[in-house]
Amino acid sequence: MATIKDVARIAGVSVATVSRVANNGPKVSQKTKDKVAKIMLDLGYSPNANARALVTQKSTTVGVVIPDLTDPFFASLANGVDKVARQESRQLLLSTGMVSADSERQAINLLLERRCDIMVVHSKKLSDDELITLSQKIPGLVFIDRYIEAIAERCIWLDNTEGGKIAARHLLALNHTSFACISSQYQIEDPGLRLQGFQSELDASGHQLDPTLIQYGEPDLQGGEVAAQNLLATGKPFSALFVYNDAMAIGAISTLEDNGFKVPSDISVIGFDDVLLSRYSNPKLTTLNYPVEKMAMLATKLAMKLANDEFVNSNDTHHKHVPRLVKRESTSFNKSL
Amino acid sequence: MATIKDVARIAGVSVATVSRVANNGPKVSQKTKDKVAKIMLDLGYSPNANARALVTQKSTTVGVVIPDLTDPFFASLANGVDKVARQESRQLLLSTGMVSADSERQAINLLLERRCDIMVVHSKKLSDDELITLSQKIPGLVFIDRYIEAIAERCIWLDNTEGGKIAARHLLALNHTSFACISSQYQIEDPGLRLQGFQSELDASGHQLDPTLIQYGEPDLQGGEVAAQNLLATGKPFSALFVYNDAMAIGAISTLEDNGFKVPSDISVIGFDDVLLSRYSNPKLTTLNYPVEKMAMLATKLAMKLANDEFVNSNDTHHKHVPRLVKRESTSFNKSL
DNA sequence: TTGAAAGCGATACCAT
DNA sequence: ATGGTATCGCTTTCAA
Repeated sequence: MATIKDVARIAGVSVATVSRVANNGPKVSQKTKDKVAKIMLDLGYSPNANARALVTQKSTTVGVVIPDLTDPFFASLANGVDKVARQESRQLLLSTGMVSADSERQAINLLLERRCDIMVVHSKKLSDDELITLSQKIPGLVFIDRYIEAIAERCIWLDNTEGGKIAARHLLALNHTSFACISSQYQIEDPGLRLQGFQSELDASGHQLDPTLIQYGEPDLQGGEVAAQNLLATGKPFSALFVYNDAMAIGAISTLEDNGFKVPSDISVIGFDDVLLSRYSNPKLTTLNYPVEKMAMLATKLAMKLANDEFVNSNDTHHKHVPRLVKRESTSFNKSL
Repeated sequence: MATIKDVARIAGVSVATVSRVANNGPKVSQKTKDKVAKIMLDLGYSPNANARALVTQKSTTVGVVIPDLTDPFFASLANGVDKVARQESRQLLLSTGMVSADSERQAINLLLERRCDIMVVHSKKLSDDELITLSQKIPGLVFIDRYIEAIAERCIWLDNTEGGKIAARHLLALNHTSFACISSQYQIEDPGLRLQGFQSELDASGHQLDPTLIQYGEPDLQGGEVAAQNLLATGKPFSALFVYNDAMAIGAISTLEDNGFKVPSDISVIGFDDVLLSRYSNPKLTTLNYPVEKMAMLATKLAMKLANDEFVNSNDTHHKHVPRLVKRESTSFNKSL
């Protein structure tokens, strides 16, 4: 692979000059510019980005840390980051595969070694303290889907509790009085917060949620199916079901219909996230929109400001987001009684 | 950010020694190893990957070129690459956003500048010739979802024509005699090949496909809906529908049912790709499985061999893949007549 | 407008 | 076992 020296030697100029034309630098005569450009082409010269980064101390990548790409939710997140990265002609450096605090730490470290100055991180396992320490070391570090008081200005997060409340209010407004819930057994906070918001709103309006009508499962289609079976197995009736996420909700609907319940006429079902799936399901899913992609874009811009040493007030940009109710076909007015 | 020199100075040793302990190199006394390690920790030392790459001339990333991440198909592709990249403790470098030959070229060039030695590329716009030239320059370059005779050993592709044939055979076996088709107006080859395979198999069995019963649309849910409407608008009956991809198929089903046709009892529908969606739809979609993730993993391994200068026969690994029929609920035996 | 040379942060060879 | 130093490919003063 031809280097800048090769080009210089063959063109009969100094490396400094080659560097200038490679960077469209000022003060180069059109004549030598043409001459050098031709040689670069002939040699198939490609400037070495590593060498460049080393001397300029500048990064041209944006780092992203997520569990994996198969989950559409994280794919959207990565896509949001990618969108704004591209606007700044940067490339995505992906660190995936975290299941433990160790691997999350590792993922961030790898980006750091690459001297990635802008990083959007989805971390659920690392402690608040460790994240705080890291953000002192890395100015352009931003966390998404997590809220830490002490570094609120670098957290872009969704109000899960409020989401649960909105779901409850929607169901309440539709005249429902008997509720069930499907939650996820995994992850730390989110499922708990969503459930908690749902319950608190029910309580506030004088309703109650039978504890045996709360089932937990894997946060995917099958988890939803199994949880719905467990719900049915209790023999207790319910007309409204709040599910942790869309995939589980679709699984639950499938089980309910297999057991002779019509959605939404017999049972209304509401999901969470509003991933692609919810628009493709039948009936189309009523759900709470989690604007990940938008949030990811915001997070990236925020990281860029921070890396640029701009002051950011935690209220400046929309750090806290509230999910939006998307009414589709899986919920309807309760006519019973 | 502390450098190797800082560590050396403070630890009172040479940079060579620090380098040795940083790389777990041989011949370092436990004593100095401990001493240096402690200083590295204190200083929060993080070795500069760019400097490393420069001197070792080795890359620790795998490059991927795809249009974008929102399409589940490409997310799966990227995920496949990521899986094997991780096995080799490499990170993903993502170049997205190609719509034109220019941007595809640009995407590859960026990876090249980063001295990425392994690249998995999904290119539809660049010419065969240009790709051939590129692969002479980049040993570890592999193309996925594309077949070029002259560089067959670096192409991992799906036999789209055969997929169309399999779909036709399935429908034929189910006693169908009147067919319709929804294809995509975009992209170059794939839709054409799938359709061609479908038609040729129909022809071979003495059936025919009415040209007006072939509609084209955007390759997404809405495109499928619109195309199905156009199909219905012809007023001509059909009992079996072959659709370019799953998203369109689900859109088509929704339109058919809105117009009083039951799937599969009135009309059988078969999709293509077998993305996540097809398992979540209702009825669950019969489709042709496109093993992208598996193929992406194979492609990455192949790229690694090639980069390693290992000889590869184009028959060694499975370069050509045949889609597999996945029977689910959207197709059934035709009882009419 | 052009060139010489220092230096970015690491590795690895050659000494000791 | 440890240190000195040339080197990777490039950018960027400083001179000419």
